[in-house]
Amino acid sequence: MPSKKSAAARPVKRVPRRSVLSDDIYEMIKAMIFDHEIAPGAKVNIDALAVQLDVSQTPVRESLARLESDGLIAKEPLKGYKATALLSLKEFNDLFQFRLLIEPWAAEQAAKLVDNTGKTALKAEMQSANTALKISGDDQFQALTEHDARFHALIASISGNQSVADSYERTHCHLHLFRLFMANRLHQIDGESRAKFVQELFDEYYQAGSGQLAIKEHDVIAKAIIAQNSKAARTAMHAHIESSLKRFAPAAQSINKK
Amino acid sequence: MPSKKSAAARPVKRVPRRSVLSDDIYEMIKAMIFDHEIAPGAKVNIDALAVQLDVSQTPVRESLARLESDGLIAKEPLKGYKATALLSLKEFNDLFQFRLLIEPWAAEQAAKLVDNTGKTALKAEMQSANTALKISGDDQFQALTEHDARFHALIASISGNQSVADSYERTHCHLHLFRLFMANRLHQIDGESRAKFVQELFDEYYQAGSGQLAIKEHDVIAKAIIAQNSKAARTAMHAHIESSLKRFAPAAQSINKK
DNA sequence: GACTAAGTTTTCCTATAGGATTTTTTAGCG
DNA sequence: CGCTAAAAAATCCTATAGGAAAACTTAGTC
Repeated sequence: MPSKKSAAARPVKRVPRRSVLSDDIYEMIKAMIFDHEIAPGAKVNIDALAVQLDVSQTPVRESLARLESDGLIAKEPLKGYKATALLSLKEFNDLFQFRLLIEPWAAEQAAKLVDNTGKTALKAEMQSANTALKISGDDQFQALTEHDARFHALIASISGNQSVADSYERTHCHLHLFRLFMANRLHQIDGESRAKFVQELFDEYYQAGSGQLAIKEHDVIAKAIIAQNSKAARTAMHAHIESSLKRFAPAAQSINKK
Repeated sequence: MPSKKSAAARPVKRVPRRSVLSDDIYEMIKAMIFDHEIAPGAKVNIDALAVQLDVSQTPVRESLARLESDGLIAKEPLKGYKATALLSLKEFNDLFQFRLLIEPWAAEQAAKLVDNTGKTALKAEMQSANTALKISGDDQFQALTEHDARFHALIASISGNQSVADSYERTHCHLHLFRLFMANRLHQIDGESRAKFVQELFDEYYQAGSGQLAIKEHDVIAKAIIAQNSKAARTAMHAHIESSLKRFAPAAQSINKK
């Protein structure tokens, strides 16, 4: 029955669906975890999630299987999925130790291999960081966090080693989760003395005081890579991760003590 | 209706199912990839796989989603899954570079932190390696390969850093796949001159000539860790991975050139 | 020979039903 | 009142069939 088709005579530009539903659902659930709609440690009910997202169980199951591989949720056989708990203090330190093994090398390698495209990308990323510094409030926090993720991923990518880039990607999402949780805490328990304590730490990291510290460290790294000074890039990255650990450690401790 | 139950009056020790079907299927498909029942680069049809394994699509889908996260298969939206191709020469080198960043540190750390349990485990593992050397033929190849996997995983575990252990686990399965492929090649293209060339390389790595080399290197590492000599452990691990790369590199090149 | 158009196949997603296991509730006993 | 044990409910896991959308193949026309 061609009548229906001939009505639309114009060549319909087939826009292939960007991604399959399964992938969308995966991203949505991941976002829910990042947004703490699914709290750390909370049980994840497949049926409920499927109903909530208005899809069937199949794509939800696939997504949860993937998220389990990502380490973002855990599966207990015959008991269901659970969002993984926050990083313990030990895991937190382990993660930073791991980064110290990987990222200084990546920075060094990036300085050796960077081309004009890479240099342009680095400059653009630092530009966006400086723009982010001018924003205020929660938006700034988010902007800086996203910059941080992109910056480190960019260097891993320029290093040219896919194994390194992949492994950064994995560690990153946990750090991201941790930071978001910290930020969340900040807003939730306003007024308490401990909250104020955490607030100060937060300020120290991100705000005006010594706040541009992280960005400044990034800047040193970026400049070293652009200058193709590999030793300087390595040193700067090492220093950055160590001082980043120092900035976060008290907060990590405070949160885990709870 | 208690009649049915009361018949079995003895306290039935509930043996909780070892794992859910989903996990079993995951392992089976992984094994199929390792055994090259699913050839590298081949298309993976969900329906066919489900029929073949005599289960429904659901557990197959979950398994494939997990295997995708593992990097063992790739999903092309609306086109299906494909087993990933073998490591390219570059990926191969990247992987060894990555190991050089992680494992020497892990060995160093293991030497610092090892306790009696760890020492016993190391000794037992080296014992099994020496036993493996006495086997002949294909079985020896498999035994040595498995020893290698366990040995490195054990050290990563003793290092106490979960991030490091996890990341080794990921890199390992690709190396494993590569080695199995190499071994497979060896048997398939018997008689050709290139096959003979690869055979020689294989001999060099595993057989009597310089063959116990890898095991000897393992032995040096194990002894250093047991002696809690962290510097020696680090150096030995570094040397082992480098010489391991040298042993494999020509084969990697040969296979990829094909 | 190249391009359009239909048909076929493949793949993805949905829906529902039923079996298995764990947890909770309830009842009985010391 | 506290503890054990059975029944009930909830949850998870599996199985199967079928519909919708996209990609591939084939055929027809200029």
